[in-house]
Amino acid sequence: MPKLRSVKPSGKNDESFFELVYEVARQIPKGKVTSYGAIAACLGTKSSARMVGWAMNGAGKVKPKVPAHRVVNRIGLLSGKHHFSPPGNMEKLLKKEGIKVKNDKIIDFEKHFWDPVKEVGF
DNA sequence: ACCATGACTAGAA
DNA sequence: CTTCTAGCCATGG
Repeated sequence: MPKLRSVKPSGKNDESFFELVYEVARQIPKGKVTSYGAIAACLGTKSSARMVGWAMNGAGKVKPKVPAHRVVNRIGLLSGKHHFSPPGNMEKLLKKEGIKVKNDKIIDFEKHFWDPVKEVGF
């Protein structure tokens, strides 16, 4: 099992794949959401949506904090809600930002979708 | 270098 | 419709 001790791979490199993910994730405007695959594509590794999700594993441990609650899977399902401190906080935050969530799923996902490739364009 | 893991995704059965 | 398979690639042991 991973140690979850630090987000950085070895502590030597300040920059890593995670950092890139966090950087993009922090660009997500309030009230907007995106998918793992979109972020992955933004970084160039469009096929590594898993890495993005995994990177989010330390989203709450990095500084500044990363709005991981705005990152969901491609169908707008809150697949990572169980990784939040209290499960359900994710949904709560999204609702707080004006995003409607029903049964762990974002309503009008496409309407709130924010494309990092288009906006950031790494 | 190899194997296991993971908050994904697309396509097949 | 649901369930499974396999590709994906970075990180840690």
